Amino acid sequence: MRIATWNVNSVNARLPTVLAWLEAAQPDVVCFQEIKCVDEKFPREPIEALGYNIETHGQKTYNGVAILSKLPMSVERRGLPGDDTDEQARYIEALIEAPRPVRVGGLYLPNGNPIATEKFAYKLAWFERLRRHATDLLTLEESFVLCGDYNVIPMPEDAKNPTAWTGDALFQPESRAAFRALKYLGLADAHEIGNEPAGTYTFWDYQAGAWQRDHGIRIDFHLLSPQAADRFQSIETHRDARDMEKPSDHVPVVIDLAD
DNA sequence: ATGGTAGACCTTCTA
Repeated sequence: MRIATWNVNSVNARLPTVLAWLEAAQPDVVCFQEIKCVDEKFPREPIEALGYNIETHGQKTYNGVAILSKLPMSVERRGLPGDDTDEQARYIEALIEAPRPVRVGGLYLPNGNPIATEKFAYKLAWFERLRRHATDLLTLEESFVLCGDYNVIPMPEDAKNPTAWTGDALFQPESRAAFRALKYLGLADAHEIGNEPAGTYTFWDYQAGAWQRDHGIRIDFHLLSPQAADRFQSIETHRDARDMEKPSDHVPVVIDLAD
């Protein structure tokens, strides 16, 4: 089963690019982040025409996540548990139906900038809610994948110029500690078990020629439960997508699990 | 010293 994550930065602005990539990469399951539209504005027809079932958790203007699947799926939740007052659409989870099913959670973790504001507190609180939810999922002892835009630079080697990020929410010690607390519940980062080389980035800012200078960071991950890690086969980071027409500032990351 | 770009949408916010 091929499972992709991609922060598309508006699915409607990116539609031709998204369709071209789906046709070329042929993922079975795709988690989109920052679809930036309400459910009714999601471009269902052209994506369904490629053979995908679609589940969305949209929001006007900002955020918004979706799961596409060529296999049958059932939505388990829209929104992350732990705060009923949270109105931001950043999490969707589905069970992918297959002889060996996989639970897939697609997430768009808050950016958290600027760090001296409530936005950073929201980021850390969201991280803690995700950690608690992952703790609950682990008790099921099943294959699951939590993938998406984690908005965290885990280690200095995950940035071309780590010192450029010292004042940024993505590289704060608290953000990195929150990511470790999640991962060290017993999850595997596909980037690590797939032995991807240092310098495998997933995001380059639109500004200041970041792409041309390879001023990138790795912030889009697949975290795997032990049962999913046992099925892990390979990982590909689709760097070429950053050179497409009207690119997203993120590129897709794709993993293969044994069926 | 604090730019530079992109998207939604209406003027500024978010990233």
